Order: sequence, then C-alpha cells, then structure tokens
Amino acid sequence: MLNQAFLEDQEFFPFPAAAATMNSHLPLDSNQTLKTLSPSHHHQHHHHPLSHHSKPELDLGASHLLPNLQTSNANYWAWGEVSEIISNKILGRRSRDDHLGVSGMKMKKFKSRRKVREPRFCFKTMSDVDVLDDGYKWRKYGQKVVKNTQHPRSYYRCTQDSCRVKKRVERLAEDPRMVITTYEGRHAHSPSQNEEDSEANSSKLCNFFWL
DNA sequence: CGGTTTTGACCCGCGC
DNA sequence: GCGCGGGTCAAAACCG
Repeated sequence: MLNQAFLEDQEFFPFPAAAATMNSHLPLDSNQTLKTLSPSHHHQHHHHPLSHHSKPELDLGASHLLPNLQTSNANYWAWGEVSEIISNKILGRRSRDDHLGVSGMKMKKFKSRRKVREPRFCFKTMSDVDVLDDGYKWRKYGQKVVKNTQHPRSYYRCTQDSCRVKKRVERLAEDPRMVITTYEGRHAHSPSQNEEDSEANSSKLCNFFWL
C-alpha cells in the first residue's frame, strides 16, 4: 500500500541513516512526483511557512531547544523566530510587521541571511482514504483548491501542544487513486498511543519514517 | 461545552 | 502596483 516515498530538504533531516534509506527508495518517477507538486509548490519549500507568523500560543516551553538553535548558524532564523515570539509576548501583540525595536531588526537580518526549513518529506500512497492513520492526532486548519486539479489540498497540524508539525494531504491530479502526504517538521513527542486499532498502521509508518 | 471542521478572508512572495 | 497562487487564520458551524 505504501509504495513510494522520497525526501525533501534532506539537508536538515535529522536522521542521516534514515535519509540514506529513504534515498534508496527514491522512486524512478520522482520527477513526476515533483512535477505533480508543481514548481511553485516546490519553491514554496524554500520559505519557512512559519516565518510569516508569530503565533502567540507558540510555546516558550520549547526554549530547551535554544542551545541547539544558537549553535547552528543554519538555524539563525529559527532563533529569530523565537525572539520575535518573546518580544511579541512581552509587547502583547501578534502582528508580523509590528515587531519593533532591536529584536525585530535582528530577526530580519537573520531572515535574509539564511532560511531554515523544517525537515520535510512526502510519499505517495495508493489509498481510498485521504488521511492515513499515522498514530498522531491532527487538526485540520485549512483546505485549498490547487489549480489544474480536481481535488482540494488539506492542511493539518499536530494537535499536541507545543508541537508544530504539519502535514498536507492531496490527491494526485493524474491519478486520483494516489494520495500524496507531505510531512513538515519533527514531532517533539511520541505518537498518542491511544488505541490498538491504529497500532498496526501507525507502527508500520512510524518505523519506516520517523522513529 | 470543548474540540474539530468548514470556509471566506487575509497575508505573502513572485512574476509581470 | 497588481493579480495570482499557495498557505494560514479565525469565526462560525458542527459534533460527541
């Protein structure tokens, strides 16, 4: 059922071994997959989607990550984001263009210097159901029609507090039997082991990709 | 009543 | 600057 997968942004993929494994699974028609995702879609990957937003509810509890972020120059932007969140919290605002003062300017500098992407990968699945049970709990936060396709694309966010992992689900235009699932980010927690019914599927997927 | 989905508005980057 | 395409917000509707 799970036939094809490939990695995007492997530069930031936290598991080199897994990345190698993934590469060996690179489908021969990965070009087709990329094309399916459309060029503009692909170029979007160069921009951190969260970079435009400073959601106030974004946890400061993730500050235990700061040492990592600070030591990696590739993560300047992530650090800038955190500082924006903090400053906005202090100022009690949430606008992305309102961040005044030093921290805001710093952040812009970082932003232009280096863009940081969350690790991201996607895979194709032949499936009737759009959202595959991967053991995590997701909340839908958007749906968009993609041009030149029949089927809409759905956007999901992990429901876990302080976990900003997102996934995107769409159907292949050329072959609506195929579902493309794109994950972005890594869960800062383990999947919710709520029920045994999802166990079979979730363990399969999780072993393969993440944990 | 709390969490989730729906859905139009909004934002942003990009190309013209 | 403007329009387009894609991603996200958020209020209302929905649902258990």
